[in-house]
Amino acid sequence: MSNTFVVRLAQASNLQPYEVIAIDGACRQTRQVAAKTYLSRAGDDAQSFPVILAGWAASYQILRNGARQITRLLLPGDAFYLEPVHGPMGGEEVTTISACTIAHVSQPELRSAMAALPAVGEAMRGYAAMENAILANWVVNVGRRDALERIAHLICEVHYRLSVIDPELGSTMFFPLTQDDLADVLGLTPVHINRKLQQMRQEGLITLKSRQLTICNHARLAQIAGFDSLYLCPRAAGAQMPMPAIAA
Amino acid sequence: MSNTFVVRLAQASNLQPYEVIAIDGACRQTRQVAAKTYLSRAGDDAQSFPVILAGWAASYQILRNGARQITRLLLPGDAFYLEPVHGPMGGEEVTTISACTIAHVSQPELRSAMAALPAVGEAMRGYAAMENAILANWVVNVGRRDALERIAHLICEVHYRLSVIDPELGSTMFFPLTQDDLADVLGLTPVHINRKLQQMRQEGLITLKSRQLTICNHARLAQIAGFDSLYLCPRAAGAQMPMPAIAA
DNA sequence: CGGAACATTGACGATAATCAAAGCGAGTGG
DNA sequence: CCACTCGCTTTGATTATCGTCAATGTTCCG
Repeated sequence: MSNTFVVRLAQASNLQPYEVIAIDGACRQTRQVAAKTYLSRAGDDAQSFPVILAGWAASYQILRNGARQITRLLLPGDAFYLEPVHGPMGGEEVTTISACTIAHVSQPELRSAMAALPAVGEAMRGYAAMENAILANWVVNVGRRDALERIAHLICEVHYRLSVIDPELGSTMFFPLTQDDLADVLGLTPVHINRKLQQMRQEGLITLKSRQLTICNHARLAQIAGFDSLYLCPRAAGAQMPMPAIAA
Repeated sequence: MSNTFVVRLAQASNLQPYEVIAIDGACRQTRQVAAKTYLSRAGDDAQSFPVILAGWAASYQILRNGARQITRLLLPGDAFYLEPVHGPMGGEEVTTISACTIAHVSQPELRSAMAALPAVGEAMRGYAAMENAILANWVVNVGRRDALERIAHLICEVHYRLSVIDPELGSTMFFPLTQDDLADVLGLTPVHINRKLQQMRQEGLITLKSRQLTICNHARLAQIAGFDSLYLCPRAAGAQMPMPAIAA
């Protein structure tokens, strides 16, 4: 049941889930993976790619000096290792953050589905475009926002992405990133993360304890983050997207 | 003649150019665009997407405080506005950096080509994956490298990408980014860029004057940048990729 | 109970930002 | 042909955000 992936594809391509549900048939097996497990590309069947059904994972790079930078948070519904990348720009690894349920989608069957149903190919391209947009936002985040804004933006982004998959999601959510993880996501140090988190707690923005995050003041958080929750999407206007209830 | 784009697609998907050349037929018109021109998405025919044939462009975001972050350098062979992105993660603009020659590829014809030739669809997915890899590298760059390393890495990356399109490319190249542009690419201030550039010149790493960049010591530059020019690509092993002559 | 992973605190240092001014260089117009 | 201007680069002085190092608390889990 790659349900979550279907939802993401539909969201990314602005199609209806039933137009994309063909993916579901290509889902071959599902496995449980413990937290902090290294997911090797080689280990997986090269003829399939993994989709997160539940839990969090992350793709990252390690620099020569040992520093780690997480490049992408993989939330329920996200797929990875979609296509191998050749040349010097490759080199990403993937690890689980929390325990995960991971499905494997058959590449050959997916290819057949894309050949038969144009909507499936379109959905996959839309998904890739969404990944791109998220990454571009991340560059902006890390490049031009200070520590407080970065953390706020990350929280808004994660909340938004989770709420697409789970429309019932309220202001409290599972948030398995340690402060060390946060540092590696945001390009900061754990110590600095700690201090800014405390500041955010003092200002009544969030609550974060034992992997439970509560957004206490979403309006202000989004304002600090510069996160356009009310973003008006011209092409999607009128379309019934699962717009989350994160409006002020 | 969207030649450059064909080369990039082939490189990204590890296919041969002749397998992808069908794209060429979908190229409808070509136009000249002056430097520092804003390229609006609405202005372009929604049924086509632009490809840079010559010159440099960039996609960027502007923050509320007026800061600009360039998220992607668009070099010859790069396409943009491939797919619209819905939701709060969108919001990218594109501008030219130098004067550009831009081709427009017909989306409907491309869709037909993808339906008829699986290799074309594969190439497009490979291209999207490459974009992703570049963006992920950028996140690493901005998140975990200091100013000197960032500049060095940018130069290595640009040189690599240009050399894929132009195998004849030597150590001197057209480099139209001003120091202000560089700052917006790398998430720094122009003043700081200036100082680090001088340092690099003093150390005999590069020469940069009137938009001409020369890499004087590629080995050391790549070493500082942590740029794996000798990256061994397992899946591409044996494949005759246009590997640039940037080895030490 | 004990240990490991995670969070918190403090003192200090360094990289990069900010502010402001001056220099340079290419193209323009008188 | 020479001043003039505009965009870009360079420089200096000062500030601040964030990093580093190191120690102490705390929570969770077997």
